[in-house]
Amino acid sequence: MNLFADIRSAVIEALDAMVAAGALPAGLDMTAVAVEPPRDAAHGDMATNAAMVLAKPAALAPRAIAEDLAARLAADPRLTHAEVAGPGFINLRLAPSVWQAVVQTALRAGADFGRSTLGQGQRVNVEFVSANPTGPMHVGHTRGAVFGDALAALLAFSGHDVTREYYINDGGAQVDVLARSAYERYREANGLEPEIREGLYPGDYLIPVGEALKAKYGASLLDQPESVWLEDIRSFATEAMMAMIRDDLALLGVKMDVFSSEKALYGTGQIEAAIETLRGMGLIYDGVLEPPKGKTPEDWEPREQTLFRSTAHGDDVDRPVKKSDGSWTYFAPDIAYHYNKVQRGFDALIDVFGADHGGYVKRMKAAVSALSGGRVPLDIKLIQLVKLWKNGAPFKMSKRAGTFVTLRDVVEQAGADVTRFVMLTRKNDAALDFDFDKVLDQSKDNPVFYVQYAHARISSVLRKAVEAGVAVDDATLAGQDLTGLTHPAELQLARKIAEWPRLVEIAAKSNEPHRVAFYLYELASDLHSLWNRGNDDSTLRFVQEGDATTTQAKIALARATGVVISAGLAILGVTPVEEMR
RNA sequence: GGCCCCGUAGCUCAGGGGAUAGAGCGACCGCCUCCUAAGCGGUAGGUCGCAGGUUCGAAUCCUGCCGGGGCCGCCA
Repeated sequence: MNLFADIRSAVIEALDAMVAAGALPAGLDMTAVAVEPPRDAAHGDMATNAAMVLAKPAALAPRAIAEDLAARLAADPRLTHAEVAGPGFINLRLAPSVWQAVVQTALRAGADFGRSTLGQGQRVNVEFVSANPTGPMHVGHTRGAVFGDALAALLAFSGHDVTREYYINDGGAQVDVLARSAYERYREANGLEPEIREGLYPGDYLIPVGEALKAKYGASLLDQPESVWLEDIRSFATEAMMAMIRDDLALLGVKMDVFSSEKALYGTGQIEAAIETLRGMGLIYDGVLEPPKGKTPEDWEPREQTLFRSTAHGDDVDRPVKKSDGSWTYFAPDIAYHYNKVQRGFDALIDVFGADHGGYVKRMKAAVSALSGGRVPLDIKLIQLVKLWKNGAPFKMSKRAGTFVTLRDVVEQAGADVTRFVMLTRKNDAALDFDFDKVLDQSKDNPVFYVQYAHARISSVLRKAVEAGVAVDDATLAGQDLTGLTHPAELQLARKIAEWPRLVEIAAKSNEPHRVAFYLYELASDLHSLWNRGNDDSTLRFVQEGDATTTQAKIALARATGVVISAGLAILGVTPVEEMR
């Protein structure tokens, strides 16, 4: 399915033949042999570095290896040229029939074109969002949600068994604050003046929670001490917040497989068990940390704490798991939670965190490394800030001023498709500008519409063909003779389609779904380019009046492009449009 | 002070150790009697922050420095 991998196999076979013929020594490590698209298209369709990589271990001149290898490769019917160039590259040019066959492959595979078994069914847990259940999701969570969901889809497409998981931080002090805030709204619902003291959550979103509490408890909790109502209201409010967050996620089209509760770890011995497991490895001890160098906090005083020897697994300092009063730090349940994920049998873990959690990466990796005996890799993807722009100026957010922008605000203004695509137009670790004016702009300046427009144009020619009485169902197109597709612009588009399976593999290996968005932009560009050539050269139009056979061949190419665009958009969670009028 | 991320064209950013480093925007010059011009073609624009190192080969890997951002025991 991956043409680059196919040709690489041919290169390896030719190298093996050279070994058999005594032209190369036996036992060479060929893992570094690559077949890639050259940076400069003038160099051909593909290039291999085999001669340069093998020159040293074989103790031969790169050009000597290259000449021999190129001669052998030239015998492959798929290759029209195999030439030595530069310091020892072999530039390969593929026969048009190869590219034409790719179009047919794409049409036959449909939405599965590019799907691979790379992951070999490995069970991967992608934990993302995990927003505190204390309020609605804001724009920063949105990027993490889109990223995590697209990454999960990408990994699933690449043959992994993926679990999307949300960790509910419902065990810490912040949910007590939520409960107290909700209690004030409950008092308000009963006609009393709420006291939203400093440190409580002032948001309006708790007003309906207060009313719901009144409906449930009437006036029975008024003037009662906190000890009476805290636990009940906390769980009530937390559930209400999670319901809201689920709604927010649904707006974006994100569906979690598992919600895990921090609170559920307490009182069940899971935290203790995780810590004891570490203790059994000699990684837990009581000690006093050094103060941070340079900037010692004013109130610093040495205190004995229970520490995790994370330095044994790559961290810079050991980390406390218990506060000086003996209660757990937030890190302890995190350890237990990750231990839980390891015990559930995942082969790999991925955490998607906000960039402000960058300081926890090493300790979390240390914990997973220790608790899994190094068996389970943990990759932590940090999501950088989203800077909002509106009317040409940065949009300042402030929780206190009530101007922070929620996920709902963004999706209601921009739409889920636009929001998702734009959020993936940057690497996860680069800051992203989200400009409310630009994301809705319907021009080529907006990558979302550029890609959608390409898909719409493809749908348009399909409709035109049907109007002209030409059969353009996928089965007909896939069986079509495509030998007429020989124009450079047509072959260029076919080449781009051929890159899709390889792109998916690269993106999946690096956990970088943004690569899909960039690829789709390039693919759309090649489609638009070919389309416009039809203006100057009418033989390049997809619909050829009075020539059903040629029309079908050209539309096969267009349709294959559409198949890849919709497959790519599906990974990003974006719906392809059929028309844009 | 330590750790993490970033530094690539005027701007916003791609770029898995490969050749003469790319795209979009902005600038300039062109293209609709015709499948959607919501688009396309072309020109100009670079010491890939700096200096070393590894390598046949470095924007890419390593070290040090410079600049920007983030984080740094008893908040999650």
